[in-house]
Amino acid sequence: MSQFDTKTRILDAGEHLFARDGFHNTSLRAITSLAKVNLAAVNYHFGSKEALLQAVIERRLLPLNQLRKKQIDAVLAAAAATGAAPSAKALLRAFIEPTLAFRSAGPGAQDFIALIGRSMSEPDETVRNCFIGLVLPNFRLFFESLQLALPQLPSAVLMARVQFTLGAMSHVMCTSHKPIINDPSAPKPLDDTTLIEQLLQFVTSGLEAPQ
Amino acid sequence: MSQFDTKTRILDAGEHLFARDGFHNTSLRAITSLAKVNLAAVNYHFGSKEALLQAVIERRLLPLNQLRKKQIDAVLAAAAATGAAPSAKALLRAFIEPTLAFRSAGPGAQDFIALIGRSMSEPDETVRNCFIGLVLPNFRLFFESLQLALPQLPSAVLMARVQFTLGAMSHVMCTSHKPIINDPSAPKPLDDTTLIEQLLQFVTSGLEAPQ
DNA sequence: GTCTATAGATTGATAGAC
DNA sequence: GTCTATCAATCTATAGAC
Repeated sequence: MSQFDTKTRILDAGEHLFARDGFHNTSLRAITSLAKVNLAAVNYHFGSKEALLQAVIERRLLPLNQLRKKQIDAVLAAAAATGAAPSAKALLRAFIEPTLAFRSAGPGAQDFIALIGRSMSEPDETVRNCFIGLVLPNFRLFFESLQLALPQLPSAVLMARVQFTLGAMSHVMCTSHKPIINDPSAPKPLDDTTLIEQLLQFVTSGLEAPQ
Repeated sequence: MSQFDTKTRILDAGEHLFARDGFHNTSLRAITSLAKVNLAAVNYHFGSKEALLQAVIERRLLPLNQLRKKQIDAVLAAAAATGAAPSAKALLRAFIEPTLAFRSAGPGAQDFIALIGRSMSEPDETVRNCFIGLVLPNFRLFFESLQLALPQLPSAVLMARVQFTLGAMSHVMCTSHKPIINDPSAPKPLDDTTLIEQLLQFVTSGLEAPQ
């Protein structure tokens, strides 16, 4: 029953509307109306609008982070077993694939991915911190692992290239099957699986580029 | 005198606050107070808050688009003169460099670049269209030129890779000298010139990657 | 836990004097 | 063109009945 209780319905509605309209452009009234619950229910169950956003993000990001960590650890362990350095592409896959593949988990998941894709460039600091605080440990592990894979790159250069990677990734996350620049003369977009492989190929080549 | 008149002061203040806090999180009162003009002046000179945003974007984006078009045309003309295809890197430079180098034009320009960098993933459609409508012709020219440079890529693949490029670019634009993920243990960021060269190297390698 | 009712603040926009 | 004053709508949050 939990998927039909008040708290979950609020989380689902918040996820959808925050993703579609942005945090500041979404009112509690719109959320409670979509969730078919009373206006006061948000403050009763979550305390405030901002705490609701935090709950929306945590619900899915905590498991996602665990999965990413597990996959990165697996790549590191496999490399350590052979004594070789981990491959950059395997690390990129461990970081990127769980995130983007998660979109297929359903329409709510798709909303969520768009929401956190946009959180990276969110102007409001309190909103951005809701997301960054949860991702930072994961990101540190990812960056340190990449240093093992690409030891020849100065760390400032590697960091810049990782930021380019995050940018490409978050841009894809924001666009749920529709390109940001929606030109009628544009070619038909790739399916999600192909898109992920293309992204991996793109950022691997970029990260491994000569200086 | 025009740089101290009411209209310009409103444009400057709007540019700064829209970039820093986002459109929906910026009030007309905040703008007129920063600009030291009367509250009613915005509606008198621009008609509405949204029309002000449009004016803020147009003021700098129209010249920037002209510059980008000129540089892309120059690359195409040079290639046509030798009978060879244009190089992907030269086209990328023509599209990216004017935008990012424009940050050095001053603090207002820096705000502006962050503002349009975020416009790509702006949730609100009316806000996003303020920006996309102005960029689309420029983008079409860019994409069609790249098809000449990389004729072996299916256009859907090229479009995906160009979207990755836009993502990396807009991410850099959003972060004015401070990385989105601001980790105290992170290396010191690169200076702007080096950053642009690194971005060009990254996206060129990504675009030219084998399939 | 859920509801109504409302407080208290802020918003974009405008009317009308000067 | 600039100002004051204000309208009407919206917002988050809460108090208190049930």
